[in-house]
Amino acid sequence: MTAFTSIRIPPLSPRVSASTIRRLSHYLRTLEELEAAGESTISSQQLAGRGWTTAAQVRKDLSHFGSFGKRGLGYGVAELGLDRRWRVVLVGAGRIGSALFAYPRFRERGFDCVAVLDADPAKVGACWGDTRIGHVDDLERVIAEHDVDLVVLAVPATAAQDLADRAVASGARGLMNFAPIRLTVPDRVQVSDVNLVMEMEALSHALSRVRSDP
Amino acid sequence: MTAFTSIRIPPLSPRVSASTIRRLSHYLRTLEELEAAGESTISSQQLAGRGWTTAAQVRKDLSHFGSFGKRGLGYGVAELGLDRRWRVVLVGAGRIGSALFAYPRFRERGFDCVAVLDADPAKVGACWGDTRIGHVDDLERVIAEHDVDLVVLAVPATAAQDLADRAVASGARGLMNFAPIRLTVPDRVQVSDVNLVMEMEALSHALSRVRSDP
DNA sequence: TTGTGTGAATCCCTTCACAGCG
DNA sequence: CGCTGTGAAGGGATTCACACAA
Repeated sequence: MTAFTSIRIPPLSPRVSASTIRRLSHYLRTLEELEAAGESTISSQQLAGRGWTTAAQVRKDLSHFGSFGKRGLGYGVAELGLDRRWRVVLVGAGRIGSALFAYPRFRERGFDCVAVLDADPAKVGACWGDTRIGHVDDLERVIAEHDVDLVVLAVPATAAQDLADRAVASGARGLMNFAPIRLTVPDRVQVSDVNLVMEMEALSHALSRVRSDP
Repeated sequence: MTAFTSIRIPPLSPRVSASTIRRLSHYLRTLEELEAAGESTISSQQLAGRGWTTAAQVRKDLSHFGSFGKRGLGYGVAELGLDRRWRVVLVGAGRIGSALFAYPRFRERGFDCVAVLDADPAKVGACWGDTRIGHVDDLERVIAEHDVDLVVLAVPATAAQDLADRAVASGARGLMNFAPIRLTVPDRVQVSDVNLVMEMEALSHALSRVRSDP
């Protein structure tokens, strides 16, 4: 077991900012690359990468989890819950669902899709690789049986809230929501909204305020 | 022409925060809904929606663009570059590309896909609806001919930087990048990174620091 | 000497509170 | 009177700067 590509996070560490959490992802990828390149120590400078963030930011981020850097040397071996795997149910076997399902990096990154569900009878029963698409009526059973952590909702907006309620009631702790609506969930449940149209609009609005000096 | 679902943004307004820009998207959706419901005035409270943000935030956000609210009444008619349409080239006719292409909301929201390109000879020539998939070698020509604003890169990481360079050199002003790498581009070019694995990791890391009181 | 760890300073965004206009 | 527009206050996150450990 390689302890290299990991950073140990105490299970109940002090509340850490969302931005820090999101940067961890990048640090891990960078660690993997450098490990593959045979490096045994890594400076905050390297971890920051070119442009992603700054060395100071890296040190600040990592300092939230303890101090496992070696002064004058850099970071050597660290441990994170990367060995941890997450059980995921994908609800919605449409285009977005299939794109996610087919993306190998998800499995590499510790996300195991234990089931794919859909409401469309025409899709139920079809197979994606070894995975047979089930009916969304089975959501509760699947979540309970596989002790699912995360539910991905790649479904129409009209169905999303109802499915979210059912997923939460069955024990899901995190939702990734592709529907363009704001889900209402208990505080203990984490929701990650992915709204590509909104991203696109933000991008275009940003464009409209870029000076195109003549 | 309905001027209702719009907020006029001066072409060269003072630098506005990214968070504000992203919220505009939501305001516009809300405006549309209320317009459909026959309302003619809208309060900041309504614009905020249930939980998205606060009334004060809405007023602050909109105040960046001028003051077109009516005190004691709310907001009536406003104008934004929503009538503006954006010309988009989609590079990469894989699963993510097809999911984006098929999503009707993009067109509704002002994004016109003027071409779909791919490097795979097996895909070139196929048709998605009325759109024939072209070869990625035509990128420069397509961008120039259609005066493209935005380029969506739904391609493997290994191809992304090269395509970004070519797109920028040909006049693209904004890139939406689905590849899990950091693109290097001139300052004037806006990049919006969409990294679903990173979102998923952020979600799961957030989970691991939620107390599951025993 | 190098590069971490961290208080202090800074910057930016959000929230508050209220003056003022319709 | 209701609701906007905005200065001021507040809270976080990022950046700076440097003591200190290897």
